[in-house]
Amino acid sequence: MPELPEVETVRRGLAPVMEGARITQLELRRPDLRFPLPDDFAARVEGQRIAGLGRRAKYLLIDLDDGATILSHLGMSGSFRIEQAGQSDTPGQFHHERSKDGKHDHVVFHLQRPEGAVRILYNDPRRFGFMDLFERARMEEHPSFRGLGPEPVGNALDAAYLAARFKGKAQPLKSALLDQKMIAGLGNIYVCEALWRAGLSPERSAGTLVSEKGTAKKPLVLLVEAIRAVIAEAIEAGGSSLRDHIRTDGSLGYFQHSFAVYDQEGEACRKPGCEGHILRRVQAGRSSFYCSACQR
DNA sequence: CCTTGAACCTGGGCGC
DNA sequence: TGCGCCCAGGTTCAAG
Repeated sequence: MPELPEVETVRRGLAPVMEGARITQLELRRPDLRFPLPDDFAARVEGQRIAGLGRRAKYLLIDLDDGATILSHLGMSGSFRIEQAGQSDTPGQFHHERSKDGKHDHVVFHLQRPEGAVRILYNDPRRFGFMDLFERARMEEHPSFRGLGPEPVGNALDAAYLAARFKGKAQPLKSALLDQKMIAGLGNIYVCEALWRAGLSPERSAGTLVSEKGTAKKPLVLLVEAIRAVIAEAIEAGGSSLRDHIRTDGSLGYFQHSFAVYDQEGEACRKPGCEGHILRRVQAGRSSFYCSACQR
């Protein structure tokens, strides 16, 4: 499910509720997510105050007062939702009884805020997501972050950086951009969209965008622009809601209405003046959507 | 080094 | 209504 814009949308949804709240209980209903949760997870978290919420690439980071951080990766189908204690019920009681919770609500954060109790439920049907706990000061040592590339929005990503990484590479652009060590946070949707915007075929080899001298050719400059723009626009739109991604309040993102190519097989290419149609081709086990007429 | 394919897991959609 | 197949936003690991 979630690429960087969806995770950022989740972070923004959770932050107003979680920041400053105290974790009164951590309910681990199903500790066998993609990786087992730490044995002492609940013990180390309960009683702590949440200092703030962050994000790195596709990882949500929940900073606790004692210097530890909870890491959460949503895999393909993970989502969080917020439940305030029901106003119409007895104060402090939740409108939804536990029996009405979904069978894929695997982890529940019970929070105490000045206004009352709140529950944050982590739902993940496929269980490709996972959580972990680490010392914030040693974040770079965590396996999830070691070797991770720069964020696509921000100053770290520019054409010179990608030129250095792409030089001499025969690897297709599609898989190069999906590589989290190259750029962190892109996934199948936004790679397809960025390549369409830049007019580049997903099958073109990355090295062809770099000159002999190792400088970025024009298409690479356009590609960097396209990546930054598509990610920024998607964040602005609250991410893309296809199957699973919902915002923390249950509402949908709407960037999927802006897809030019992703999941648009057979549609006419939306580039002005282009006569092509959108194709789907499996590349490295993933669907690439692109227009063979204007993406070269 | 490289690339591809399978694996992890559940559910939705479609054709029959 | 049901079955079987294909597909899915991610990541890792084995095999060629």
